[in-house]
Amino acid sequence: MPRITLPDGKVLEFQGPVTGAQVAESIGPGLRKRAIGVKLDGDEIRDLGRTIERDCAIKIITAKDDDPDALYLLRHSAAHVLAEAICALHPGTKLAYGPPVDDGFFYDIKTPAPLSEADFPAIEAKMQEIIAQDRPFVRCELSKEDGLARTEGDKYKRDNAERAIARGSETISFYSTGTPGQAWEDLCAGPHVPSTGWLKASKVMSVAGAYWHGDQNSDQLTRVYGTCFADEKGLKQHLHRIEEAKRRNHRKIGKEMNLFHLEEDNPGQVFWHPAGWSIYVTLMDYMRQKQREHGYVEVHTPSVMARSLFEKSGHWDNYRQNMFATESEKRDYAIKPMNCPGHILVFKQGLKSYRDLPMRIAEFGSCCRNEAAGALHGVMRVRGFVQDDAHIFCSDSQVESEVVDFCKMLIAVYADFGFSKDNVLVKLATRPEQRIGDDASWDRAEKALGDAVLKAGMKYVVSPGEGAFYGPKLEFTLFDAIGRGWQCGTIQLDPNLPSKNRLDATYVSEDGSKKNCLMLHRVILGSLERFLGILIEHFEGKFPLWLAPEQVRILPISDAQIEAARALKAKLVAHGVRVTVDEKADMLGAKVREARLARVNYFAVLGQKEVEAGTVSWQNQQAEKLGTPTQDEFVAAVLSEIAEKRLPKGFAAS
RNA sequence: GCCGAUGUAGCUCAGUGGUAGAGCAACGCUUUCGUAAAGCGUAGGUCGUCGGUUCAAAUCCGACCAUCGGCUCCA
Repeated sequence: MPRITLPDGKVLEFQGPVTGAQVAESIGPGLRKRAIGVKLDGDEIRDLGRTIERDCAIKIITAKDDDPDALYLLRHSAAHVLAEAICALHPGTKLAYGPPVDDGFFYDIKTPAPLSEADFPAIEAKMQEIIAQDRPFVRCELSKEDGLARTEGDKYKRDNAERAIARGSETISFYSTGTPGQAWEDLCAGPHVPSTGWLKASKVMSVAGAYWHGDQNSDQLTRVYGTCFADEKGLKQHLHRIEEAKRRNHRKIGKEMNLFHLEEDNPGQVFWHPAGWSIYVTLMDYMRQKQREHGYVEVHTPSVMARSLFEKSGHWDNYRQNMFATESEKRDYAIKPMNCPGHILVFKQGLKSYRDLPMRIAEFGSCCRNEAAGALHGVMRVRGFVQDDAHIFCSDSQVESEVVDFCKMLIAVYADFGFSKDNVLVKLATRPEQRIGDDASWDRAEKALGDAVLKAGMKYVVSPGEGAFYGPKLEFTLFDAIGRGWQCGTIQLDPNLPSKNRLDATYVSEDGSKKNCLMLHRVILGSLERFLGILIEHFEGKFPLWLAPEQVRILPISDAQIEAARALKAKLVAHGVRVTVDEKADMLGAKVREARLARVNYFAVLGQKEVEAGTVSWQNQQAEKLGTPTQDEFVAAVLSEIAEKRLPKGFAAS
């Protein structure tokens, strides 16, 4: 006799076992009609038709796009319909695994012939047919033995069933879309929506390769991505977001704004053009200033270093496949993939005392990593990049305060780009299975990092087992203007590299004895290439004035104002403003259009009237008229906006 | 590295076996103009690379390279 607690606290009592549908019905027939599943005790989602045998809290799930549980049910079910459609169209297809994911679902399959986008219309048509038939999802639960027997000969499904049993499952369930035994069925734990008719707004999105169990040496499968929403509106909005991401694509905007290019003959390395390099340098200058304020010293270490050095650091053994190596006069060298070994060598010059700690060594370190060809992606994922890298050499007792200070610096930096503290996710990656060091020091290190985050006024979530083999780390993910997450900052505690059997970085402690220091690897922006790519997409190329490559464009109406325009330009240049004059023989309308398309922040029109009055006609990128201030007022306004690092409308960090 | 798709002028794209095209940008001339495109003209491409089929290849076939969407990787 289950007692069922509703979200409003009301308790329903039933005489015997009851299904989710019956619970919904007892609340109201309208709810029963809209219900697609139930959630028990806040964690277990179930089919509407399954029996509830225990006392529990219940939530009736209805098909709504703002309910993740509803989307989970819809997408999981849509994955089945997709699979059924493909099996119908491509006999011999083997199914592996089809879960819901962010933004949709996928199904990993093995088809007799390759699948491509050209197959989508047929698949979607077949799906629509199944959906239109509004066939029920029927659950069939078998014993372990019968379940295993049913998957006999199906390599992937058999494996799934075995794994379910290994996880402690007492039964094996199948779902059919229609009458069991007649309709198409799939091994599946569920849950699903009551019938295929609920999957009104579904779409096949893309096809990609995937490995079975994510193992490169295992079978190559085809992964078909799709998505499903409760109604057309949700699907439309989703497609719109994808369009928006395309519109902001940094490769497209980079081309339009002439920021950089990539050479086909030199994949994975960026050629920065004047406009792009201007932003890049501004970023570096900005970080340099922040680092100074936080007590860092800046160094510069060699790009190419001897193999022997990387052998000592361990990189040669553990990171070799990602390093560009070379040889000269019978000695092996490699281009550095990281800056840490160089910084330790700088630290080790001269005897260090406990008074020298913490020592914060920063470098805009140029690194090369031989990323797999298929991993390259615009400026986001490259083989040559520069990090705002630094290593903090400190003692055990200094770790926490160093991490606190780092977190505060990071929040302040992100805020300057419009990523507010609430838009930064902090993960604490804890000890992995393969690790060095004793549990007591891991306990200490993980606690120090976690406490530091809290002291800096942030929260964190734990990523169990995701730490480096030598120590735990914090990872900082920021969310851009269209809600996409980018992991940028990180700080990692490393007792290994400065230890005696590695590069042996020591200091003389208070009691006169020599001790090995600890090391914190840390970046805030990460790869400047990638961070700049993120900024391009975040701002859609419409940078805040302080970062913009062309801050002001002066538009003389006719040749008669060119001299005055050049004089105004000189005035702005003297204050460090990035400014150009459009001296072309175009009409004003054309100059304005070009300035706007070029995403210039401000343009100042100079006609006969303005020259005579000593003013400019001032307008911004959004075509808002900003009046006709005197030239001096205009210059002052521009300078103060730069100095304040003011953000465009809608980007203000809280 | 793996799966799928794509590669034609600086950019966006058309061209399915028979002499490589358009718009924009560039350049020249004319126009000197008031807030999103003045007019006319000129120039620009071994069709990603290499090989094959064919009287003839941007087009068909093969290999390779790069890019895109994923996977994998990121001690």
